[in-house]
Amino acid sequence: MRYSEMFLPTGREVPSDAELISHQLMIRAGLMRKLTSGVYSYLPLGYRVIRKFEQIVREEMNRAGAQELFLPMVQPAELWQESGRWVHYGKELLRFRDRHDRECCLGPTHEEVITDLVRNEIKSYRQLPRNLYQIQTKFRDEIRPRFGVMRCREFGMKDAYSFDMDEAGSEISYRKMFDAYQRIFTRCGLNFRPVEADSGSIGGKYSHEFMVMADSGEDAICYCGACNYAANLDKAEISRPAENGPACVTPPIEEVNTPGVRTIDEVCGFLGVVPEAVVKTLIFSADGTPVAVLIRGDQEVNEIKVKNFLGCDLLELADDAMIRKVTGSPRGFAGAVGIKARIIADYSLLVMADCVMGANREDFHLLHVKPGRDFLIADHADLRVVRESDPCPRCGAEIRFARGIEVGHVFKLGTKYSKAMRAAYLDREGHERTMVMGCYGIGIGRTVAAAVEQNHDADGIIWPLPLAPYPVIITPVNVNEKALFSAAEDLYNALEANGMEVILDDRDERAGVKFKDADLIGIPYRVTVGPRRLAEGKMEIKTRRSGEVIALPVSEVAAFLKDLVLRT
RNA sequence: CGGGGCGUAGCGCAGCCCGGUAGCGCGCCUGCUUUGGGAGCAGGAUGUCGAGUGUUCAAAUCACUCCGCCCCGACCA
Repeated sequence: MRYSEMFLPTGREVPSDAELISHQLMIRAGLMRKLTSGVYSYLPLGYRVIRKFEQIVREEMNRAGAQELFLPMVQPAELWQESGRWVHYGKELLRFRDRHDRECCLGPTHEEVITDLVRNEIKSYRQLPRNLYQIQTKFRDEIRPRFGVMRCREFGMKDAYSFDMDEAGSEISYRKMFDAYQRIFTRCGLNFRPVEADSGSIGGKYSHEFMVMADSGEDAICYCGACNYAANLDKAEISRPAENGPACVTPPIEEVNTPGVRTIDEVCGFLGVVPEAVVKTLIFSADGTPVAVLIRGDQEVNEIKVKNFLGCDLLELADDAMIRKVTGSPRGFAGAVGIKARIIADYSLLVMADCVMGANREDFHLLHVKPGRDFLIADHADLRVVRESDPCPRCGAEIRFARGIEVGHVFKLGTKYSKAMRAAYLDREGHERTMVMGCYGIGIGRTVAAAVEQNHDADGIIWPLPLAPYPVIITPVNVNEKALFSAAEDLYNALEANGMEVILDDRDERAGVKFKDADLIGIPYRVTVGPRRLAEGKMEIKTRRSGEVIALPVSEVAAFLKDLVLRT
C-alpha cells in the first residue's frame, strides 16, 4: 500500500485523555479512535492488527478441533430468564425493548444462546463432544470503562463452548483449550503466564486466566519461584496451619473500657498490644443474612473467598443497622463473644489462644479471649488475602507477586447452564444425561493492547512480527529524486508480487518525518532507500526492535526480506 | 453510584480570579527554498468558547441547571 493513499492519521501529541502507554500509542499511531466512552473505532491499520491476531486464534482453535460459527448479538430475555442470569447479571447487561415491547439484551457473553442452539440440535452421545467458537462483538455496560480498548464496553472476543458427555470428557476439552491458548499467546510473542483463577459470575468449578505480564496490568497475581504454582491474588490459596494453637493457659476474659477506640490501630495503641494479638470481626451481609468473619488483626479478608465459602450470590459489608442488630453496639466494637450471627473464621484463628476483640458493647473490648472456650467457631477456612511472606501452597517455597493483563480465561462450567436450560442427550443405554460444559474466552482488542503495552519504546510501538499490520515499510528518502524513487518502487512491486504486505512511504516528506512515523506505527523492518547507499548499489534494512541496520545489494533485498518475514 | 478534575480550531494548551478585542504551538492550504531522524521563509483557512437559562449596556469569563469526557473505589475478556 502506498502511504500517500492510506487512511492513517498519526499524531505527535499525547492524547490528553489517555493514561496507559498502550492507549496513547494506539491513538497516536492511528490504530483507533474513540467514539464515546468505552466504544472505539478501529482504523485500517488497527484493524489489520486485529485481523492478524484473529487469524492466529482461528488457526489454533481449528487445530484444537473447535469449529467456528457466528451467534447473534441481540438476544431475547427469555433465554436469560431461563439461566437465571436475567436477574443476576446486573447492570452490565444492556437491556432494551424492541418495537413489540419484547425485552432483549445485547450479548455480553453467549452461554445462553449456544446452549439453546446445542440442546435443540444435539440429542445423542454420538454427536458429542463438540466445541464451537466465534469471534464476535460483545457489549458489557462497564461501570467504569478505561485504558482505551483494554477495558471498554464494546469489544471483540473469541468465545468457545465445549459440550461433553461427562466430567472426564470435559476435562479433556478443557485441557485442549488450555494448550491452544498457550500456543496462541506464544505465537504472538507475548510474555504471559496462566494462573489459577476465581470463576466469578460465569460460574463453574475452576478456571485459569492467561495473564500478559505488565506492571500496568489491572490484575495482581502471585506465583511460586520453585514450582509452577501461579494464581490470581483473589484465588491464591493459603495452607491450613500445621499446629493447632499454642498450649498456653489463657487467663479468664476481662472487659476493659476503650472509649472511642475502634480500629485495629487504635486498639493496639490504646491497649499496648500488637495487631497479631487482636481478632478483627467483620460483619457481612450474605444475601441479607448476617455472618461474622473473624481474622487476625494484621490480615485482610478476601471477600471472594468468603463469598465462595458461603456460596451466596451477594456479599457486602453489613450496614450500621445490621451491625447494631447482631452486636448490640455501633460499628467498631464487634466481637465473637455473644454475637447473634453465624461465625466463620480464617485459619489464622486456629493458632490464637489469647486474643483481644470487640466486646459487642460500645466503648469496650475484651482481653484474654480464647476461641473454643469463650465462643464457638462454626467453620475455619482460608478467607484471607495472601501476602508476600506466605509460602507457596503447593511446595512451601517463597511466593512472588506481579501484575498482569487478563487476555484469556478458560472455565469448567460443569452443568450450570446445561442443567438450568435442560441441555441433555441420550447415552448408549438410552438414558437422558446432562451435558457437561466448558467455556473459553480471549479478549481480541485487549490482547492487541497488551501486546503494545509489552512491546514499545520511546519512539512508539514495536510489533511482534506475527501481529504487525505490515511487516515491511520502504522509505525512499526523497521522492523527488527519480532514480531513487523508482528503485524504491521496483522493490515495492517485487515484494507485492511475492504476496508480501508492504508499505511504500511515497509521501513528499522529509526523511525524518517518515522515520518517525515508521517507528511510531511499529513496522518490524524498514528499508531505507537513500542516495548514499544507492550509489553503492545498496539499500539499508533496519530492524525496529534492535535498531540494527544492514546494507544489502539491491538485487538481494527482496529475497532477504521474504526470508525474514516467512521464517516465523 | 460515591469522591476529584476537565470541556476554548483537527491535536496539545493559554485566556476565566479582575466581564468589553478569541489567542499560542503543532497540524492543514498556497508559493518558493530545502530533503538520511518530526525543515525555513512568506501568505492563508478554520471556532455555535460543551448545551441551556439567568445576571449585565456587555458573558469564554459571574450564577444556576443539564450533558459529555477523564482519574480514584465496587466488575471482567
